[in-house]
Amino acid sequence: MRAAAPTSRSPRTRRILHVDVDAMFVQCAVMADPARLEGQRLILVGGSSERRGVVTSASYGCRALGVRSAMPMATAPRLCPDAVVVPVPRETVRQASRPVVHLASVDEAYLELTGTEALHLGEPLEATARRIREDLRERTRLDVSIGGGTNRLVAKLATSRAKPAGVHVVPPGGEEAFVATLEISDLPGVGPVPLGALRRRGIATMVALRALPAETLAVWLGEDRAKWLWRRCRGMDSSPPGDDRGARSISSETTFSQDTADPELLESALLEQVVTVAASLRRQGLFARTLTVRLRDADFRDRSRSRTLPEPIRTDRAIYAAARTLLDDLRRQRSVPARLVGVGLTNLVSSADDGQGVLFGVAPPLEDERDRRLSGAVDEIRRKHGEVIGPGSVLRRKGRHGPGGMG
DNA sequence: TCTGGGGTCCTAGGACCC
DNA sequence: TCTGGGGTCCTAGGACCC
Repeated sequence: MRAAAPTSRSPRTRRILHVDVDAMFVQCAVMADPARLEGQRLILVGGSSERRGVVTSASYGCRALGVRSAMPMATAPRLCPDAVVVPVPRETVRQASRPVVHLASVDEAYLELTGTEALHLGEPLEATARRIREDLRERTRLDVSIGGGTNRLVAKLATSRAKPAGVHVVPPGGEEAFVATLEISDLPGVGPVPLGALRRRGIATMVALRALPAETLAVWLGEDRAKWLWRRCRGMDSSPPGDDRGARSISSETTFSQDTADPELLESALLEQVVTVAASLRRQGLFARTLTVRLRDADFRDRSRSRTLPEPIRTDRAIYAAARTLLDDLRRQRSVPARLVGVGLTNLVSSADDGQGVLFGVAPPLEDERDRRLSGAVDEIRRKHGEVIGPGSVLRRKGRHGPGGMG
């Protein structure tokens, strides 16, 4: 077979690989403490309160016994009594995921190899995938699985076929036949809600789903959703392989070890989340225009308040000031004990001038130079010495918001 | 002894503008 | 002087993914 020369035929057959680390958190936990954890059944638990946590990941041995991610820790260990329960080793995960291209999440990435045929001297995609797998294992000590195909969807689905520690490439033209072998629930983006809606109408298999006319699907799910699913269940996907848009949102939340209605506790938790997201915002060189405060009530009802500000902000003080009023609103609306409090930033922009335009003289700025210098200094100290400054020491600046006087 | 935390994207209604 | 139809932004909520 000749090495494929670049052709002018369009569209060119795309060559996409999806690389996914097998049980990433489990592998990292073992790396962090091999003497204790090597060869053990492991349950990784997430959350600030282990008691109220859920399963983040589990070793294949536990999965075989029915342990699934997002399962409450109240039930998971019963399925697998000999499992060792460990918290997610965040630092090891961070370190280990660094060498891997960090596109889709901490443990998966898409590689666009379209147009690299000549570079790889006509090497089949499957052989390229195997080389990458071996190379990654050597450099990171992590086992990965790789799926390949002509689009992202098929490549990702092929990865689950490849697991664990394997390679599976779907040949061009084989997309429909490959997807036909899967369950509807295997399609990413199809969760319990649409699954239930289909099931109630007697559609339980991929074959049955595909036999449906597009019009019927549109009546059931709505035009947009139907179009999307119609293409997905045929293995069609034209989304670009990777987009380098920056972060769309930054958020931090915490679940209390006990539900609380104590205003001071709520406020100090809010402050902690504000300091966390604000530092992350500045680290990424961004400003935020929209702020959201979220409460999960003791009865598991989620409520949120958000506000879009007339100008982008990035300092702890300005963000906390806005967050406080949103929290107060939420508490006034319903004052039952809270289970969780969180803060989110959206509408992220790269400059303080990217707002809607502020009318001159109408209001003092939400944050001034002094606030920004203060936040910058805190970041600098943190960078050098770690978390030595607790939240609060810098925020209790009382009084006017503006620079004081209109000049 | 229920139900984490980091995200993305979508929807639906209202305000507001043309 | 009983009323239209876009488009965009904002807010609240929710589905889903890893």
